[in-house]
Amino acid sequence: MELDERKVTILKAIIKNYMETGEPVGSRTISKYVNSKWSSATIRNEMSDLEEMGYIVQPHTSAGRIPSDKGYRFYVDQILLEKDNEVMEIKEMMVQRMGRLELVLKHLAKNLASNTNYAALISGPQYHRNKLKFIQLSKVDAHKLLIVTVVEGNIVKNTMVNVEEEISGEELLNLNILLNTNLNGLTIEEINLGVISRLKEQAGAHRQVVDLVLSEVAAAIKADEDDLQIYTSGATNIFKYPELSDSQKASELLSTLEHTETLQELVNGVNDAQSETGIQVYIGDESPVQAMKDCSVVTATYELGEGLKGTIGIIGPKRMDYEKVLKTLRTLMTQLDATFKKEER
Amino acid sequence: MELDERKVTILKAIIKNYMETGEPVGSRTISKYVNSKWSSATIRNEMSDLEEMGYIVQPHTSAGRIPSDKGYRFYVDQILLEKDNEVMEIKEMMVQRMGRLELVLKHLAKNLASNTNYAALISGPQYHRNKLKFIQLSKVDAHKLLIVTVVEGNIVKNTMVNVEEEISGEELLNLNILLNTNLNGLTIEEINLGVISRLKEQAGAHRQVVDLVLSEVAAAIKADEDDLQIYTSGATNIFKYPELSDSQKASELLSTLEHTETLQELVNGVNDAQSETGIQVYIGDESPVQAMKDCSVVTATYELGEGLKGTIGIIGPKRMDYEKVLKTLRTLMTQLDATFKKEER
DNA sequence: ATTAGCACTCAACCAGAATGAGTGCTAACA
DNA sequence: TGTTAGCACTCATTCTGGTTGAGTGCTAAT
Repeated sequence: MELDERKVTILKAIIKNYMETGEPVGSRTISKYVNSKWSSATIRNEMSDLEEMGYIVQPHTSAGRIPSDKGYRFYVDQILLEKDNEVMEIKEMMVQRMGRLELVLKHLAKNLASNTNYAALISGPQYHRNKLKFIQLSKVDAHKLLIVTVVEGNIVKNTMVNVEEEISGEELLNLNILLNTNLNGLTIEEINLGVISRLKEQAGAHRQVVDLVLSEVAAAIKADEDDLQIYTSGATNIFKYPELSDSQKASELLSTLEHTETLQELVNGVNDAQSETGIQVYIGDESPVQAMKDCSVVTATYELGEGLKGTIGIIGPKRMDYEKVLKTLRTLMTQLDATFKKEER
Repeated sequence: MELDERKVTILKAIIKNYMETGEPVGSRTISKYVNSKWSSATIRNEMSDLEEMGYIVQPHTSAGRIPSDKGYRFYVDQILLEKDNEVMEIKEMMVQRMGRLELVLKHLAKNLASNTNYAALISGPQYHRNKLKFIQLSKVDAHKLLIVTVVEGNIVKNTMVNVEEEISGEELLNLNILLNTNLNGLTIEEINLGVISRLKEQAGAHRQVVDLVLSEVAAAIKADEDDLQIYTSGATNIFKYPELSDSQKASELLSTLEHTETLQELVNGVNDAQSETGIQVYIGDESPVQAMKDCSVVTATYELGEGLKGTIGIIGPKRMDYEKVLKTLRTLMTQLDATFKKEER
């Protein structure tokens, strides 16, 4: 059997209608929906075919039909083909420059969630190469040293350490010069024993301080790698969709959204399966995370330049408004790109 | 009427039993529960009295009784009096030194939630006086300047700015000295026009840079004040308590836990109403946040020295295990104090 | 003062009937 | 031959009324 034009029209009508109501849709409804060109009986015949082909299913014998995962997949693929580049007007979603990246991401997640009415997820950039760009030691107290580390991508990390011996301003200046001339441009892996012993040699009296600084820098970068920042927002939006909000499912889904490790898996999964557009749609079981098998997940990858990548995700019911979500994500990606490219100059 | 000893025994039995089961408890149950010293009929009479006095209520005519808010209040006050300082053994809750405060707090919230099976909330320290302790400008790129600001309490903030003109190392050194000698020890409010114009005068050619730096510093501190860090964890634990987990209530409560502004109100409310022990119990309507009127909220205030205070909160059903929660919080506070006192040295 | 006994209440549960949305099939029609 | 009207059938949902059982309040006996 083949998907002729009428079947496609009917399938689309079913999906559209189901997206609006969330209820199984019957033949009469569709007959009215589509300019009443065909009677309900005709529609019934076509629906029977569509069911046989696996695009729609019946929750029980005497109910209407709802789209199957295959049906949604067809629908989404159609949208993806259309590629309308019309830029959507997003309410208040302008990506403004606001201090720390962390805040931008939080803010963004919030806006995404409230714009779409689904749950939103944003992961911060993932570093892989972590080249040191700059180190600065400063004396804050008599016995407190502040270590500021800047790695490629202009990510800044601070660490505060206590030192036994007091260090004079001049000594500190020398240490700073020493550290920067020796370490700049190296990745964390490249700072091996050879480099370290050479450094210590030159440090003279303050080799313990050098030791301390190096281990703290390594620890700070490592800690950041382990604890990938992931922000979620609008998780409670799922209560707006009855098919997800019974206690059992809601609890499971919300737990998953609280559980950073699982989300990290999701993000990793996304990174493995790159599409050329950077946007990926997972319907039901296609999702890399088991707990989301009753949802759809749409993800986009954004780039901060220098190979730093992060992931944005929208999690909603299978009957989510794919068109809107896809448009929103595309627009957002463009804006992010523009912002960060400008930023970098 | 007076609360004689028998009434107290029965009231406690009712509350204990209800805390375990979550079901209304009847006279026969209590009669068996309390060494069968009294028959169910006697219990019934006493219960009738207790109801009249407002300690317990009947959800409907032919059901058992459940504690009223007043009943819980009585029970909690009893526990608070007992003041057992027995240190509880908390699984894996050792407050280890782990890099950034942010991570410690997240980690702590997670542990609290999984230890108690309620929702946990931790707010980071709140600054009020924000005295500048230290400013450091560093050149990262030809046109990129990194501003590191340390305020009292050793809180570090970073800001990256783009500058038009290139600045030499020597000039930067001078600027650093200039900024530090003029600004250290001042609060953000004390940096007024007078100070600024004096600074600019001395800055000479680079007065634009000074301008930029000042406004960025102010913005960074302000941003941090606005966006108080609050971490929640275990929000989905509320699904473990049927009386909270119907769609309606769960949705409302979870939304509230997602909504930082409301949580901030909660934290502020707590700070206003300090008890001497630093621990506060809100039962039902007593809570400063309307959405939590079906829950109980237990809060504790911790201190990081220098007057920096944060709040820890546990949110659970009214029938939460107050004894356990109170013990846990007391222990945690002790540990936190110990850790941070040691830290500071 | 305590308790046994009894009548009464009421949520929860269950079974059966009515309802109605929706289907599949068949026969008639253009 | 494709389309449609009609009809019997299915089945989730809703409503009804009856039953059960936990629990109470009252009264009378101890």
